[in-house]
Amino acid sequence: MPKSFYITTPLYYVNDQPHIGSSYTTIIADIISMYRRMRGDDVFFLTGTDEHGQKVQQAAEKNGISPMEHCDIYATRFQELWSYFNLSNDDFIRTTESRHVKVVQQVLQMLFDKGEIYKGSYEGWYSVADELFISEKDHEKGNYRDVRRINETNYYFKMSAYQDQLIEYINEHPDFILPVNRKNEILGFLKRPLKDLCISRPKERLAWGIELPFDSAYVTYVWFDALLNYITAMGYLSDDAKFQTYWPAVHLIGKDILTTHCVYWPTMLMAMKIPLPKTVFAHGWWTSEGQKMSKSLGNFIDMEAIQAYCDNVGKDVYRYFMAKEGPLLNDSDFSKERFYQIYNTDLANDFGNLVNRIFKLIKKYYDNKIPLPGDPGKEEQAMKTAADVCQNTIMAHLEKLHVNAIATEAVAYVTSINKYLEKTEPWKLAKTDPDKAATVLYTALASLRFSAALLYPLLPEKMTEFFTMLNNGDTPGTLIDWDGLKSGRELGEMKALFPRFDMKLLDEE
RNA sequence: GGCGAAGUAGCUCAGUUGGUUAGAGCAGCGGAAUCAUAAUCCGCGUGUCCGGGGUUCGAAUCCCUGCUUCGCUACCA
Repeated sequence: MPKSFYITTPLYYVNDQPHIGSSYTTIIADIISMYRRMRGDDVFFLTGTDEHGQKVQQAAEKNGISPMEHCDIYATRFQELWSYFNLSNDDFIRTTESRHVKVVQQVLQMLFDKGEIYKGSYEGWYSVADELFISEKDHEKGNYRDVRRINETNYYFKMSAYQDQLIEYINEHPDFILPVNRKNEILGFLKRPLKDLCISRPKERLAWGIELPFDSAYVTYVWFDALLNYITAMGYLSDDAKFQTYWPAVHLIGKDILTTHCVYWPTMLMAMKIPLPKTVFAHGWWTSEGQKMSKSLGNFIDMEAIQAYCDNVGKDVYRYFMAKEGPLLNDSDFSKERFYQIYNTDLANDFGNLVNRIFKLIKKYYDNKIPLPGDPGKEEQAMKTAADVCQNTIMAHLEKLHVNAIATEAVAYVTSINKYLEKTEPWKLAKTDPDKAATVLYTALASLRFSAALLYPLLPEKMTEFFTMLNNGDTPGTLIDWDGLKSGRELGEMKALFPRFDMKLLDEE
């Protein structure tokens, strides 16, 4: 029985274009999914779009289209980008879909019936112009226009009732909130009394949302609606077998939405009597030229720019770069210099060049056929053992979601193949001891093949090309046996997988 | 203001419970080699481990303090 594994990205809000941040989260989730599948796990990878709420309504009005038309346009942009990168998500959920809306309403009704949701009122300063409640201080400062005192009746979720239970849960489950600094942040947040969560908006203020099943004058607060996607997409209240198989999830999120995922969401689940997510992993942000990315600073990297880099060296390289250099624990800086630098050192110099040297030697001395190895010596045994160690290490990193360590590990193994060649010098042996040269080249190629399999989730297109060149009949995306290289088979046509990028071209851009 | 994290080679960072000459990758310099995409391999870092004080036989690692940066959170003018 394969182990099930459910991983999600946040549902991206359709108020904005996809950008480097959303692409990062989604690509990392894809990479984790692919390694898991490679290992034989039964993976479900979910992403999608969050489509209700005020900002969507306003943006649609501004553009003179309906909210639904607006959502269709933006949801398509996300879908197109994910398909541009060939991501392997098993589903793409939109919160406007009826399968989601229906279940959200059932959940609301259930919680209302159980008394988890109650009607209450709030009096405060409300800015009609900005359509939001403001604090006493903001009102005094006079930062907002058209402010009036209003008393609004709304529905509240008894979030405060779960405060102690949540704190206890976090303390007892060290992997629930990762990395650990985020966990501390939430525990700090929970030192103060939690308030109940207002989960409704009166329709006169906001119409674009899911109607409360027990009061048609209101729609659901957008976060309460959006968070539920993680279970509505997974068959909650619609496909119990599916839900039981995959839930609980690993949620991959950015640090900006930590509170919603580590306070709102778990307390909602507690009220529903559903097990909490296995892990909420909050990564950092990409910076650009050392600063927070912003359109006004002019250092914003949009997806068009990234696609231009991809045109130069291949889409896979962006995946690889995301995985290796991404802001998993801390923020990371994105620069095109670094992007091409990593490409050249890891991919062109280490892997690409290694492919060439091995293939050309085999072509020259063994008629382009994979040579038959003799008995392995000490060095050959070491290469094989190191392959196993490398694979195990990568899988251990995967378990901890330490994606950035995976590339480093795989490349270190590639480097060791280069070292092995330097030590054994098959180009000399070919003339003096052809049998030994055959063993060496076989070993080098077997190791290279193994490394390609390990790199596959990071570079799926490039590694597929490699396996085609190798012509060994391997299935990309599966774990392989080091000894599975078939002597006597003719190598396919060789081409440069990772042509070196001339850094001088950077100045011309 | 409170709470928390961080400050280690030019850059990005590792440094487990305090213990021998503080490490890796990249960049740089020198060399070897020439099978290969001027790629590869080898060699090269005496760095006030942010400053100051303390504990200890011994601290990057523990304690106090100061400075700087960042995060969360609260609040005053």
